[in-house]
Amino acid sequence: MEASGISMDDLLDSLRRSGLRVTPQRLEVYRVVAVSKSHPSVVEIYEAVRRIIPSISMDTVYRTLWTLSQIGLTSPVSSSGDRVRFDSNRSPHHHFICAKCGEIRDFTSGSLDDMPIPREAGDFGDVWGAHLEIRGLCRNCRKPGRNSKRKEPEHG
Amino acid sequence: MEASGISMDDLLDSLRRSGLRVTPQRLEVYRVVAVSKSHPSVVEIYEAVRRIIPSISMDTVYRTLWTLSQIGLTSPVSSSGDRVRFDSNRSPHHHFICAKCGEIRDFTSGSLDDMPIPREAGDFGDVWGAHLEIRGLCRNCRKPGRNSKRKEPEHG
DNA sequence: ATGCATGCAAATGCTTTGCAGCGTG
DNA sequence: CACGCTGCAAAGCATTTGCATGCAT
Repeated sequence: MEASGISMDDLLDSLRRSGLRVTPQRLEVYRVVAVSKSHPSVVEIYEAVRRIIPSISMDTVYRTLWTLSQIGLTSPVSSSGDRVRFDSNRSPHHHFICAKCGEIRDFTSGSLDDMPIPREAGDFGDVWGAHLEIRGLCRNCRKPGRNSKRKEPEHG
Repeated sequence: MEASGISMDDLLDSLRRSGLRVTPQRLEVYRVVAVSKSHPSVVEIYEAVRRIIPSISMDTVYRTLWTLSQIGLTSPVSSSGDRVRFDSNRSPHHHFICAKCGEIRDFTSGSLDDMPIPREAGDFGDVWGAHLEIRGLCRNCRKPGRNSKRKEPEHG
């Protein structure tokens, strides 16, 4: 897991700094999200973790994900209306969200990374990170006839 | 309602262009979201519309909001984990989201508005709009002792 | 030792869906 | 006049919660 550039040490530090306990469940849930290339849903994370810790339960996954998000290690990504999904906060990236099918695609942008955080935002509190969220119509949904409903995303 | 800069004509055009029917429910739901300064939840929108169209039902509000979102007139804003909220797409703005309490604050930024959409995003499809999403810790949650749980946001 | 974290299972609601009648185009 | 849209009520299901036990500190 160290191979993919994930630092479990950072996780340990973050947990301890926040006065939270280091448990196998937390380690594994984090690892799964961190390794994932997409935006795993809670069930997907649950399934993956279960292969390592068969006794883990759904609610622990939920609780863990919120805990990790609260200390900045993961972020809920919401396809909004769909079930919640999670992103690890390593390697900053941005989202293209299709307004029609709800699909979320990642992209990176050097020019955006250089962009300074507007000070207006800093007035609200501590800024941990930022990403651009772009709404539009994906190639698939642009095609006539492809009237993809939100609940049956034809993927793209 | 024209007073607040909302163009009902745009709504009519958009609906017709998409082959959708113009109904009082759609007009009113859109108006409520467009007028709102914050990020109304579905229930809040429902309550507001009900004052004008007492017979409207919750599911119509849901359906209408998704419909409007699919043609780009509103956007689901997800406090993620919380219930869905909606934003009208007039006047571009950005979001500061507190990782701890989930509160979403708006801000505008001239410098950001000038920022070009990275072409990487355009590869995915048609771009309708973009906004920056900043995660961090709000002033309230920064204070020690204020361990605001996600479900009981102490507001800020 | 001391409590936070976990698992289990039941509860909670938000959100969706099927269908008949109505209103828009 | 035809078909999309609405309302109603019931179903679906993602997410949360209470509690006893286990484990990290």
